Amino acid sequence: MDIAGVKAEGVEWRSMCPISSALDVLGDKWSLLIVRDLIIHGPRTYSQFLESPERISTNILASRLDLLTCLKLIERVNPEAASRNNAYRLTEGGAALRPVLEALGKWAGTHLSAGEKIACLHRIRDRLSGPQYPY
Amino acid sequence: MDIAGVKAEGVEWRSMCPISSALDVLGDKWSLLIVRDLIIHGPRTYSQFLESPERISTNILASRLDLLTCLKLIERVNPEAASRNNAYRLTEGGAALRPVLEALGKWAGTHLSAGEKIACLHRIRDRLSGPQYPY
DNA sequence: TGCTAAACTTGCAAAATGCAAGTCAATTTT
DNA sequence: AAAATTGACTTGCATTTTGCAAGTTTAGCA
Repeated sequence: MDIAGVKAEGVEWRSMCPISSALDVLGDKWSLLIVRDLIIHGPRTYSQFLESPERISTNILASRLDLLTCLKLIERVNPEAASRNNAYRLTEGGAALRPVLEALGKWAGTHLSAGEKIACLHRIRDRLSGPQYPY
Repeated sequence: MDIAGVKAEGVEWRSMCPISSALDVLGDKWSLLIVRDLIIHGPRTYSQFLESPERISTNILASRLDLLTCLKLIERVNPEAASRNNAYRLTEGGAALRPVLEALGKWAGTHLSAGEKIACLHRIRDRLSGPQYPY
């Protein structure tokens, strides 16, 4: 059965593993940063998200806000009002991601701060087109 | 200064935020699944990774093993030997990701198990080409 | 010495991302 | 009350990443 052209059944997680399912939803470079901003700053508008130092682009921000809203991890502060100046905030489910971000931040602080590792970020791209870094 | 064509300076994290840096490195759908497999099963070979239920493709697996090795989050069990049957295992830095995966798994178990949310996975793709799901 | 299979590579189509510009409606300003 | 402004998105297109199928290479075995 389809709803507005979207298959409502036959939609699948990659596996039944909860970690895998979490990554199906949040496994990208932007979604958790939006959650981070909401944890740090509280309710936040579209243009405030754009001010974060990572400089997300407008179309990606819109698609992620859309997805997180759909997942009920965020919601509008004023559900009835127009979108202008109508901030987003975390729902209970979104706020429950705090321990994940704390663990991730703690890990990065202790295991990722060494500057030597930074060059590795080019690794994947280099594989495709350029010379190899000699490790 | 360049090393083998890779700029060793001028490489940058998106920001100084540790969460952002963690996502620069691990923010995709596959890297943390490799770490998960190593936590669950212990040392694991290339072909064993391919058997995981999420069905990673060979080129992506190779690039991620390469990246994680470069970041010193994983290593070969026998660094001197040839690659055949030479499993990968977690380093201390990689094993330190366990709390992240535990938090993520716990969150998904409690906040992502409801079947109703599954259709949201099509959200982003639908934005680009198809009709909208009526939420 | 030849065969098998594990560990990758390569090529190419499809999808996601990033950037710049454009749209649209709600305020503000004049 | 008309015009200008601004916030919240869309759209178009080039670039990058992903996914799939097939091919290559080399260690270890028969």
